[in-house]
Amino acid sequence: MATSPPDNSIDRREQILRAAMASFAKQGFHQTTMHDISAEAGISVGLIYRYFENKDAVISAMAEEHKTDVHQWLERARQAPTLLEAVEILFTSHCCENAPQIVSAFVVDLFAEATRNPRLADLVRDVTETAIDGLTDLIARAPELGRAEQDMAPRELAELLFALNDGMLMRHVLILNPEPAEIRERQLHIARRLWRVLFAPANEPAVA
Amino acid sequence: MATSPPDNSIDRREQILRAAMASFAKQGFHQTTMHDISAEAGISVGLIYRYFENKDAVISAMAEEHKTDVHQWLERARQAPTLLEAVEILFTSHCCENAPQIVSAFVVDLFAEATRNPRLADLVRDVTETAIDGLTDLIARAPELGRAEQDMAPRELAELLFALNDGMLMRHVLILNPEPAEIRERQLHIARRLWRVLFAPANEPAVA
DNA sequence: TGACAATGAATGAACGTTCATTCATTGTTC
DNA sequence: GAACAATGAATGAACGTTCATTCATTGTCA
Repeated sequence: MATSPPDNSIDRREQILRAAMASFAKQGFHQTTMHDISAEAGISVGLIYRYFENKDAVISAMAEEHKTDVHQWLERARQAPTLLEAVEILFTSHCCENAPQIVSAFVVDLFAEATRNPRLADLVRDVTETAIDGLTDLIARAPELGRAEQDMAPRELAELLFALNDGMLMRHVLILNPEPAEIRERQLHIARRLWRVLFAPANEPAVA
Repeated sequence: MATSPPDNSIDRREQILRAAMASFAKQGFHQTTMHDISAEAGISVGLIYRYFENKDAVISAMAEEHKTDVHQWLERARQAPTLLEAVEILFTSHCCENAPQIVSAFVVDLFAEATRNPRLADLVRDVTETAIDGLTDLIARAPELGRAEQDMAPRELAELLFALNDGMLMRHVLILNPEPAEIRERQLHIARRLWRVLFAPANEPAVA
């Protein structure tokens, strides 16, 4: 039992952020009250203020967390053996197994919020740029010589892939009774189709 | 002089909706107060309630207006002589000449709001489906026989195009000092690149 | 045409509620 | 018992909504 709780302030922060994520995804930033978050986390309101200066700080912290998430996805994609697998990783990155739309709803809200909050906009822009840069690199290094590469530069292709990914994510929040596995399959399907169109060897037009 | 003012109640509704659109795009639905809207419209708060039951009704009315906007874009695309021009129309549809990000910001907010409001979600889903159906039809009828059509059905292509369009729109809200003409050019660029990759005759790979 | 009545668009102060934030108090640990 | 973690009632500002009141315009009657 005498498990040492060395610095549980980190755990508390995480606990609050997870509760906030759930609440935000369900109700959005501005319809979520601090009481909602405290109830979701199973703690008192006041305790939140021990770990975060105010509500905005909670939102910012979540945006920061999203940034590290994206970096992790990118790292995983970088370690993929082929470009196809890298694209598959990126297209399924926000498909949580357990909670299907949480990430999608949060990201759409994040973009909406960034419209008004310049600090948040800077952060989101930074995340986006980093991700596109990373994918550009992956494409440039890839041995595959696709048909589209006659017409489009690696960066253009990377931008296109990410815009498409964001567009799919945006659509996800509309799905009525989302089946996590189903959404994952759809994303994989899109990734493979697109890979074939953009990167598959031109002389080898695969049959559907 | 005796110009009959037949029914200016329609003008008032429009005036309020335009003010609401400006306010919502600037601050989002939930950070916009009814006083903000009234100030923007140059009328009193109370007057808004003569034309709309409550704040939610204002949001719904704007969503309805967006629906008719999308239908108009689709109609214009349908009358375009070539598929390329149709795609160009769709990709530049939300590039207002005067107010660059207004539509983008509003649409992102609309999707975010649809996450929590099922009625709004139904409407947005309906708009999306209609638009995709329309474009599917255009692609199926198009005489162009592209490379991608070996791999993808018209509906898949339409879905891909719309997702990409939404993704671009999402990115627009991050642009710092948006130059309307510049955004339009970028959208046109993407539309043409994509058309070439997806629909241009396979035996005629154009040079960049 | 002039005097008066009726209308309803428009106003904005006031109300009730919600919500972020504070802080005096209580629990816990060593 | 000192130091820290946690509570949740209390506070006050902000917001959506209401409604008594104003007043320009239109209609009516002589």
